[in-house]
Amino acid sequence: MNIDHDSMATMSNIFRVATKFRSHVEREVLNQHNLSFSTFTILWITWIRGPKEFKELAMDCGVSKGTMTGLIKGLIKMDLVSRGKHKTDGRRLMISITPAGRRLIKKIFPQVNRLETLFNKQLKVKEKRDLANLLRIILNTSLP
Amino acid sequence: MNIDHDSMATMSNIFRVATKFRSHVEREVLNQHNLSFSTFTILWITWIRGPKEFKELAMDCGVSKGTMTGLIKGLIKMDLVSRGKHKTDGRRLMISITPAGRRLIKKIFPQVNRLETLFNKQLKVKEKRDLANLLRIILNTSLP
DNA sequence: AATATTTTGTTTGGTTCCGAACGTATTCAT
DNA sequence: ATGAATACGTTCGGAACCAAACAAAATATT
Repeated sequence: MNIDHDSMATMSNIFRVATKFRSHVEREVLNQHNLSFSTFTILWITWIRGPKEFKELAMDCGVSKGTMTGLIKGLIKMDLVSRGKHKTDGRRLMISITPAGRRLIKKIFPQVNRLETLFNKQLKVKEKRDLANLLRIILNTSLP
Repeated sequence: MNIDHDSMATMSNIFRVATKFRSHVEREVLNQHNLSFSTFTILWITWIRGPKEFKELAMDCGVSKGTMTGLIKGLIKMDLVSRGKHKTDGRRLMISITPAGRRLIKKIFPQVNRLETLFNKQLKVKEKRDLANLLRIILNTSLP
């Protein structure tokens, strides 16, 4: 059998780091505020970039449209985001963060970032940048 | 606010690559055989390393004990693995791959590895190894 | 202008997953 | 030995997730 061991090791490690980080952040920070990693991401994006279209949000979070509907529904019930209409297109939804959402993400984000720093504490700055760049290359690789 | 942008970029990209790869492999290869990424991993580990303890399997797959129970139940129903008793400890479970499981993983694994290669096709061998090593450092970083 | 196609978000059905509570088997302390 | 503490796997309830079917709005075709 002809196996690409290097690619296998790479992808396997990416997977393990991601799982470890996600569950750690959820347990240590997010769960106590009834947030998942995905709902945290929604808050973060709408906080940093302002009101965002439903569909783009789903793509940026890496979840399906159906899942996004449920996540937004939950966030609205907690009064952390709000649904708004698109200026010209009646089908599209604009999602905005509320004042309560802004307060929450302001408090939580530094805690999450602290964990990110902790995970990477053995890497030098250059190594982190190399790592991020190599991953970006993979992300931008088009698949046939 | 004092933010570690480099760590943030790194972890965010790890996350996005992992999500993209997982869903791609599930859609392209695993789903048609009624496997998830986790059940695939179980087959792979028991294939490569031989019979394995339940608990270790759960840790290696990055899932909880409760989840593992359900996954094993499903694999047994498909006759791909079997449950066995531990030599000396009556509480522990040994999980082994069956002949049918071996046939399946032999067929599927090369397809998954092909996708791994595809994802990494823009990286040179040295870059892949660097990437895997940087990730290994993160994996082995102990958290307070 | 009328109709067909495409795009957008929701609904529905089913799987995967976690955490807490549980029962059973083992080990430890007395 | 006997009871307490610990370790292991199962069960249960609920959240997150996807894909497919759907309804409504916009765009394209005729």
